[in-house]
Amino acid sequence: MIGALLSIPSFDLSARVHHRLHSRGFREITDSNSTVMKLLGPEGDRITELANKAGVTKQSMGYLVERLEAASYVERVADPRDGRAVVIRRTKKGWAYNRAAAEEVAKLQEEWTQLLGPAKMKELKSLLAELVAKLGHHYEGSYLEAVTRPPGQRRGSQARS
Amino acid sequence: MIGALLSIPSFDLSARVHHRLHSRGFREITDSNSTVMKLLGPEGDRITELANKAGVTKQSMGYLVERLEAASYVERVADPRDGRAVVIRRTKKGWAYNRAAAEEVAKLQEEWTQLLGPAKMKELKSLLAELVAKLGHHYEGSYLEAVTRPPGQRRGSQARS
DNA sequence: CAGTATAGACAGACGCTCTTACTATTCGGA
DNA sequence: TCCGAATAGTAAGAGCGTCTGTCTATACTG
Repeated sequence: MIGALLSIPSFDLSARVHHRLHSRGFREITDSNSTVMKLLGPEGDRITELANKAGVTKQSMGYLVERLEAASYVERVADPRDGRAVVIRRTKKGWAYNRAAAEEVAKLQEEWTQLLGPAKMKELKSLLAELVAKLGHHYEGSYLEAVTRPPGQRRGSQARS
Repeated sequence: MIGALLSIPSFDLSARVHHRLHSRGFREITDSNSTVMKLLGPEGDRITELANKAGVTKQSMGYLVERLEAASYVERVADPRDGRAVVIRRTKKGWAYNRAAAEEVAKLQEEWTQLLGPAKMKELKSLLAELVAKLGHHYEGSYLEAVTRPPGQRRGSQARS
């Protein structure tokens, strides 16, 4: 049952990360909110862009952004290039959340590497990457690679893989 | 990003299966409903058992079962051994749904095998199975193996893997 | 038989999603 | 330049699925 073999570790990972981030004080973040925080680009995005990335309507994304704004993870900035548009950007707290999430994912991945051994772990990731590529998904970097730094800073060693 | 590498194919698979089943006429089944149909044992289960398997409250499971009953996928039968309890069992339509779901999953899995090649596919499943085992999950057979036959019938060749 | 535990239902709340409808702004062609 | 079409976003209302708290009926146990 390939479905369960994929969904069990996938669920396990996100549940554990969510739990650890909750313990670290990021209490307001729900599953849907965390998706927005993953998808939000380093320079911010418009509601419509976020809605497209997440595959939901503008209205649904508006609701999520409203919640994230109320909890001070993001802020709305008027787009100077378009009077209709609003740019959603991470606040300091939003960046702290993303860094913490990347840390916890890295820790969990290390635990999995200990369970399987480095060779098998590498092989597993390689096979999954090939499968994802052949399934034709073309996600922007923001989804396959964690966003942990504001624009203008060099992309350093971590947050890779 | 191991999370995305797992969640993308996992989501892809369930979205496609859901879409195909919808096309085949099983229109009332939502994601939560499909989870119940996966978890429900061949001889039926009580609300409380289902709630435990799914990791939700009795009340939430009661709601889902109510919907499935209204759409004729399951029926409620008084439990002769316990006057408080009710056994939830698949109807004919419920069995048809499970068989159709197993068929579609098998087709998709075949497509993936064509994409990766049989050797890599086998290796991927083996690695995932090892990971799931080492993560300490002990799901009942009903979750890792599709339920497609009423009790009393021999478990035949398909629905395996 | 009395007290406790269990199975399930009821009520209310909230999170997230959708559809329909609307306003404000921008763009593009005559 | 200006008018119509497209786009960004908001508003209102509905439905699903989840939770907590509360309740009844039945079963188990000392």
